[in-house]
Parts: sequence; structure tokens; C-alpha cells
Amino acid sequence: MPELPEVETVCRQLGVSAVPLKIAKVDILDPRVVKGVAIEELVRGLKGKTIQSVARRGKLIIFELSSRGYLVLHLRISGWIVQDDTVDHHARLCLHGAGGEMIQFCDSRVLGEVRLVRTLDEVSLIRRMGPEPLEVSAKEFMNIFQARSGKIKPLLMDQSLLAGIGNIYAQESLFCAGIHPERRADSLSQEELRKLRRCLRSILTQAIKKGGTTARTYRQTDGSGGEYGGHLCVYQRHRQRCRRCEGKIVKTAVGGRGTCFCPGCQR
DNA sequence: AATGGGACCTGCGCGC
DNA sequence: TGCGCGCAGGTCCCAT
Repeated sequence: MPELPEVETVCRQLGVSAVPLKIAKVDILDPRVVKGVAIEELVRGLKGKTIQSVARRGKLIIFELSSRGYLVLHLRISGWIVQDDTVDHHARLCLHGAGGEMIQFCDSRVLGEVRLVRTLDEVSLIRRMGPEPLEVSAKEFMNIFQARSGKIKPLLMDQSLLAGIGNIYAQESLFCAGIHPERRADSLSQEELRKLRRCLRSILTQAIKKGGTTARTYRQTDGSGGEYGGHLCVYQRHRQRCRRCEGKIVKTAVGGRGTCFCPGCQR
């Protein structure tokens, strides 16, 4: 759902067309998305402040505020950000600029969250987060996975090992590398791990270029869908033909998560 | 360390 | 056509 490429897309678009934004008004349409701080405190902490810049860490969107502090957004499964002057049916929090511009945090299932912090260290997810997959060296990548006895797919999605990989890109990168999702990480050869890193990098980079994958609710900030969906090889393609070997893509559960793969191509 | 649950949530597609 | 059910997946939390 919103994983690294989707969140990166959103951050880049906000960076171009939404900031700096002086916050004139804050509308909290659903207080359930606000975590770790009282509603009034959030409103007080935002009103009159300026969003100076937008950054991403893992799957988190980080608004840097004037006068020290950050607004940290997590889209979780079903969230998206839209810049529009018409309030979306699923909008949970709206930031209004003085000139009528608006940033809406939308979330159909209300599992996403918004936090106001003084330092990023206050966010436990960030504190524990592993390196960025597009920055990690081959050696570091090897070190992360080679001594682990767990299954490679859940490990790829573990944010404390690598930040930003979710169910879509874990499945796609394993297909690309020809690795079965249930392989123990410590059974992978150096060559396989090198290939997995290369696949992960190229898929993430390509997905960012395409504006991410719209599987369900995710949108770019102008409301349009991401276009990487047409490039998917296994995710949501069970019972369809493999693009490489013409065999059937199957779906199983790995670590409790739906997992599509090609039994012919992935060993 | 790893695994397997449940909890949080709503919208969608399925079977009857 | 309508209704109930299971599933979708990111993270935290608990038990084993």
C-alpha cells in the first residue's frame, strides 16, 4: 500500500507545490488519527507555524515546522494526501493556508496517524528504524540478512532492518531476484543477496518514477493514481500467467501476510 | 530470535 | 437484490 515509493512520491509533490505553507487553520475531522498528544495541543502547536520542508524516512512523511518541531504522518494501509480545496469524504485532518490552499490527510480505514513532536527521536518507529534501502551498501545489506534464520520475506518488511519496504515491494523484489519468499535468510548465497539488493533498488527507483502503485486507496497529491501497477509481476496477480515463464502465479500466506509468487521462477 | 496470534479500522467482493 | 462474512496490510502488543 503506501510504501517507500508512494510516500516518496507524496513528499516530492508536496515539496514542489505545498511548501512553505503558513498554517492559518487546522481542522481535525477525525480525532482518532491524532496520537500521543491532545487535540487542543496539536492545534495550538500548528496554528500560525510554517511548514518549511517535507522529508521522508521509511514510510513516514515528516513536515519540518518553523520554531523547532515536526508533524509526522503515517499513512499506514489506507491513507493518502491530497492537495485540493474541496474536502474529501475521507479527510481526517486538514491544514489550511492563508490563501485557501489546503493539505488533506485522508484515510479510509482510520489506521493512519499524525504526531506532533519536538525531535524525531520521540517517534519510536524512527528510533528503531533500519537504513534506507536506496542508501544501504551491498556490504551492509549482506550483514543485515546473512545471519538471520527467519524467512526472507517477513525480514524484508521488518522496518528495524530496512525502512520502507511493505508487502508489495517485498513480493516484487523477491520475484525479480528469483527467491522463494519462505527461504531462510541465512540460506541465501552472497550472489543471491547481491541480486536481491539490485532488484530492490531498481524496482523502488522505477516505482518512484511511476508515482507509486495504486492498489486501492493510495493517490498522488493531485488525486491521480500511481502508474507502477502495470509493471507488477506477482502482487495481486495470483492465478495469472507469470510474465517470465508462463507458469501460474500462486498465493499463500507467509508470516500471516498474503504473498504471491511464481513457483517456477522463485526457488 | 522467531513465530503466531489479536487488536485497530472500513470498504469491497464473495457466496448464499 | 440484500445480507453477512472474510479479507486487505502496517504496526504494536502479548504469549510461547
